[in-house]
Amino acid sequence: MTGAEGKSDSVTDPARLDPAQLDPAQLDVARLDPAQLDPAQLDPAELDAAGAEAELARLAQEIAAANRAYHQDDAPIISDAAYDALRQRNSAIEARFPALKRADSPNEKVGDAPAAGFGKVIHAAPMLSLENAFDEADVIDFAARVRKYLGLEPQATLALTAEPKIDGLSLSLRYEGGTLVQAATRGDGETGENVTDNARTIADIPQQLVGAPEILEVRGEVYMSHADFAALNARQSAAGGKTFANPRNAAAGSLRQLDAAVTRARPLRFFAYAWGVLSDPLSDTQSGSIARLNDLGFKTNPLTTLCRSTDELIAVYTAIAAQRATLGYDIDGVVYKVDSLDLQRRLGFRSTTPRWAIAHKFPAELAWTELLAIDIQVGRTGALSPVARLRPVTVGGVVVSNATLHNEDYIAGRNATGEPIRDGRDIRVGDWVEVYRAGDVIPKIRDVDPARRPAGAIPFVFPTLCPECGSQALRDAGDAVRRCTGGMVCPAQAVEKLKHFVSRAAFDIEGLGAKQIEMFFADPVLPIREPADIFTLAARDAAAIAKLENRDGFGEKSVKKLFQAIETKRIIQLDRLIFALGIRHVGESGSALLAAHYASWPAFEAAMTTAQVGEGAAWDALLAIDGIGPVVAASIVTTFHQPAERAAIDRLMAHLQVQDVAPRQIADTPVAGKTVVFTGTLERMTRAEAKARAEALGARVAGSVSAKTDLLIAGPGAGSKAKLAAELGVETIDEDAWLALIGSA
DNA sequence: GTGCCTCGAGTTCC
DNA sequence: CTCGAGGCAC
Repeated sequence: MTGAEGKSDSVTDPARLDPAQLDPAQLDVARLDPAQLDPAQLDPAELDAAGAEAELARLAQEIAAANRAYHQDDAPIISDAAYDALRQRNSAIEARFPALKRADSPNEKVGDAPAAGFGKVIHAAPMLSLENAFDEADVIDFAARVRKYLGLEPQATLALTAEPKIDGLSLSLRYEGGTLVQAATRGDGETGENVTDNARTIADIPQQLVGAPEILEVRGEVYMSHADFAALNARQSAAGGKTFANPRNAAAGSLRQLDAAVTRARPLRFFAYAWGVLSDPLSDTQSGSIARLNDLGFKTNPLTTLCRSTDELIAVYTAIAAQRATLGYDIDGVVYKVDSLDLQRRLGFRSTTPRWAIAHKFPAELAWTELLAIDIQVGRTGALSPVARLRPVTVGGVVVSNATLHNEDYIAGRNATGEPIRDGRDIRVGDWVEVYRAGDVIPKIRDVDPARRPAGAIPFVFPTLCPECGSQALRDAGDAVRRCTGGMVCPAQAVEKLKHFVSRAAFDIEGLGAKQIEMFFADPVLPIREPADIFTLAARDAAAIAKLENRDGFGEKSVKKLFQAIETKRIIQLDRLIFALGIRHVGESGSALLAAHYASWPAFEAAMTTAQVGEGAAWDALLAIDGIGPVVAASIVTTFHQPAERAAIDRLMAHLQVQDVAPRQIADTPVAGKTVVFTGTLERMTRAEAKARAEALGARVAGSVSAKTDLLIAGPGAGSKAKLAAELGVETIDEDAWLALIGSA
């Protein structure tokens, strides 16, 4: 439990410590009634506004001091439990007096709890994933998109690098003053695990660099060679240990050892291929930067090649594919990157992938096996999903026994628009089917062999009744999925909704995962059938004769921990709460939009209660939110008007204190919050690029001039828009003035 | 109306 | 990770 006992782990942020990992003995006092820590402190409920304001100021100061001591001085001044109590008290007061929430509120930095084992590391620059190309057409598309975005002349050369995509796990290494100070896994891209001790045991990773930038984050792939993998497995099986399915699993398993001595004994290797934050650029090109990393002492892949055309990219792909079997390590494709870092910067990023790179994947490994059965699963929204049960078969180093069959049409041999797939061949129980792993992860069925179809195999009949509750399962016209209409009556939907409620982006209750939800849902003594039941669990347990701590899999300690974890989530952020409700079409980002717009639960709840689908001011206000359309809006409003759903929400709310969301941070740029329009020919950048830049600076980019327009950027050839802007008195500037305004950096 | 782009939902194995 | 579909710009 890194850092949990207050040990000095310079990386674990105390703000991110998991309360459930703290010593329960300390917690009882600290958590259940923070005010008792100091009798002079009033319960948050008894504070008046002035008292609350002063108290928030004091807490902000104390928490900041504790953070400083922990981080900078490496000498904690208070126990983790006491620290936690301070934060808890701060949250409670903020929840009661949202208007008093300070700009420097310690809660602005609260994040997710870390998994047990390694400390968490927030990547200074996120570790992104790559878009995939599966054939030459995708590669040509990619190159064309890049050229279009940059506005390159047809005859202009676009240089790109091509390098093998190593099949291992990515790692980010941070060097300060030339010394390796931290190694972190990718994690979800935002937050990874601190594996510094283990990374130090890898020979390919230098501990010291000479002539490196002051701050340098090197990114690359940890992998294991085929020879080392075979030897390791031989050693493991000789010692009676378990063997690994493939080199990637072996590399991942070895790097994530809690005991660095074990990692040291594992023959891991490392190729550097990218970088994160750095204090000085390594070069002005991708290829130059890689060469520089090589000079600094990193292994870089020798097959990395600089190309000047799509044809050259494909040629390199073909050459690397031909060498694949003799490389001595696993690769799963070839990565192409725009060579000029200036162009990379101009291209920028979409939400999770850079626009300047793509991974050209090798064809997926395939395997034939027998389809034993088709089961139907019922999801949170009632969707009936067919799952193939397969005779276990090895595909790409992993044994697969289940695969998704998508939907009714997919089994029947049609796509969503009714056109035939697999030449119209349907899939039947007993068939031989071809399995692959999409993106090397998700098992799917690609084809079926009609020649091996057993006599008497009958077409699969997709159920029209829910297999879990017997309700009608209907399919809307134009919809690909069939849905159970049972709603809250359907046990499968109820369980899935509960799993969603406790999931990571929702209430994120430690110790109450999918498995525990299944168990509690079926529990005769202490059932959890709806979200409100979670918050009455401890009280019901106290009153019960058959107590939780006497069950299999639960002890006194784990029960206490669980109740503690539930207790802390009685205070919940508005966006998490909205997401947790599990309203169809309302996911993480929609919830954030709604929370930011309505700011408080009472405001949101009142608006949804008042609103009528398709009419009225409340409905119009909902639709006016950027990103909320009629389908999403109708889904929310309908949910709030269903008596059963509504009652369940009200029962839940009786147990919660909702933290209002802070008003959206307005970026500190000259164009933040402004609506701008581009017109005419832009000479220094393309339209798409200008738009992305403006949006990154907090501006809204519109297509046409109206009274709401704040600024028109007019290039040569501007016509009607410039005229209209003049009539409306909208400020109009040229491209150079615009670049000057935004500081072109 | 069409064509991006992004989000939501469902899914597997370790 | 991928597909389908919603939202929105053109």
